[in-house]
Formats: sequence, structure tokens, C-alpha cells
Amino acid sequence: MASLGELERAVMDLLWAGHEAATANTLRDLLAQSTRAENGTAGHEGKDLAVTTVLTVLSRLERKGLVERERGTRPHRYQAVSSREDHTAELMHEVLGSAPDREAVLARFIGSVTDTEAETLRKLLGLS
Amino acid sequence: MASLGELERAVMDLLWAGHEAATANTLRDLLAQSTRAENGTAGHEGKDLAVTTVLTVLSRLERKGLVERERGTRPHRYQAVSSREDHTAELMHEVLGSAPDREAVLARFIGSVTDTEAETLRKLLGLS
DNA sequence: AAAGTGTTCTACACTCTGTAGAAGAATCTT
DNA sequence: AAGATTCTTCTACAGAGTGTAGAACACTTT
Repeated sequence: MASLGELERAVMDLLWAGHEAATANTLRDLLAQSTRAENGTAGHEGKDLAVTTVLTVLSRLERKGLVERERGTRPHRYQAVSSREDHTAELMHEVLGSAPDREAVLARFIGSVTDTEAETLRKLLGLS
Repeated sequence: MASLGELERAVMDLLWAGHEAATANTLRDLLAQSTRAENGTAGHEGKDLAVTTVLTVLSRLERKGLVERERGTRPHRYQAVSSREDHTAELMHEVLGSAPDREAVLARFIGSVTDTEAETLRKLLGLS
């Protein structure tokens, strides 16, 4: 139910990062910037997308339930429905649920978690 | 890097379930069976796929690194590269890694885990 | 009302997936 | 060994999802 294209992902990342509601134009600019950053500023300057492109993507993200838009204000403002953390955690549950033997999956999962993460988990599970 | 179509998924499920290496034909039969099962045996009888269809899917799964084939034997035999549990756990890690703040994601994740699962996790982490 | 700004519709190319026929390769039969 | 049978590979196509954007329509502002 959830799988994002590259651009969709980039947009979500922006919305998640500066979590104020943003307009399509703002996002277009931010996208241009990040692309530019990736290519080390040299030549190849970040390809600026058309605003309509961004709008299309935003509509699709809205349809997917990841983005919400304020239709009241004139330049519509968009924002992520849930935080990146919530969304990611939800995804993890979805994946976990896709296997019949969840416990077994958890075992494997824990097996390859970093030490810090294990510590975090212990803390979280200890208090409950 | 991993996202399966419906049929691809069905094939993987079969390979994961009866984890002997299977031939395309066997799989085709099993697929027909499971489809039939789903539709309650009445009319609509499970649509039998062409063997070539199954082979195509298997090739794609091989390309994706999920399936391995024995080319020695004549009817080639296919098997899953890793167990469903390993694969699922790996996927979970992939998802987890897709967010910058893993610890935060883990917190949310733990927050909505069932009691049994929490218990399992505690055991695995050596609490209790 | 005209100009400017923003949004929706429509469209097209490309990739992925389901689906399978045609053609080529290996194996089995007699 | 030739023919029949079985299996695999190539090629193809349709439908969905995604990136991309122009054209047309709607709202604001002056």
C-alpha cells in the first residue's frame, strides 16, 4: 500500500524536514536547491521542475493519504499527515505483519540490530 | 530495492512454505490450487497460468536476488535464497534505515507492538 | 476588466508486472 | 538417429504507477 517514487519521496522528505505547511512553489524551490547540492554545485545545475509537476506529485501523495492540503488559503499549503517517524514505524509494522510468524521475524530483526539500538529498545521495553 | 507484485509474492510464498526446491511446473500447479482454494471451490475455478508465465516470474525473482535456480538438473529447480523470516527482517531494517532518526522510529514502533510481541522482544533482549 | 498567480485536466514517455506465444534446446522413445 | 516430448529463452503486449509538463480554467489584485 505504500511505495513512493523518487520524486514523491523527495517531496515527502522536504515536508518532513521543515514541517511547516509549504506551498508547491516553495517545494519546487527547495527541490531545485537539494538537487543542486547533490551535484556538488558544479555545472549540471539542479534541474528545476515545473510547478505543475510538483502539484501533480502532491495530488498523488494526497490521494495516497500521506499529505494533507489546506484548501482555504489561496496558494494551497501542504503538509505531511504523519511524522516521518510515525510513518516509518507504521511501515515497519506492515512489513512485520506480512509474515505469518511474527515472533520469528522479530528474532531475526533483533539479531541484526546495532548495540545502540538494542540499548534503546531495552529502555523502551523495560518501562512497561 | 524490494517490492513484489502480486504474483511474484504468491510464488515467493510457495517457495517459502514448502522449502524444497521446486520446478516451474510444480509451482504452476500449486498456484492453481491456492487460487482455487481462495474462491471457495465454486465455479470461477482457479485460473491456471501458463508455465511460461511462472518461468518469467521466476527469472525476475532471480534477477532481484530472491530466488536461486539449479541449472544442473533438467527441469530447473528453484528455491528462495533466504527464509521468509530473514527476508522480512531484512526488509524491516531497510525501512528502519530509511529514516534519519532510527531511535525515534524504534520508539514509535515499540509503542504499537502487541503484548506478546513485547514479551518476545524482552526475552530476546535479555530483560526478564 | 486586465494582468498575474495558482490549480486542475490531459497527455505522454518510461518502468514494472502479469501474461503468454513462438522459437530454440535438451531429453526420451522407439 | 529421427521424431516426439518437455523445458527454457525470447519477444511481445497490455495495464498500472511515476516523472514530467503544457493547456485550460479559476481566483486575486490592481
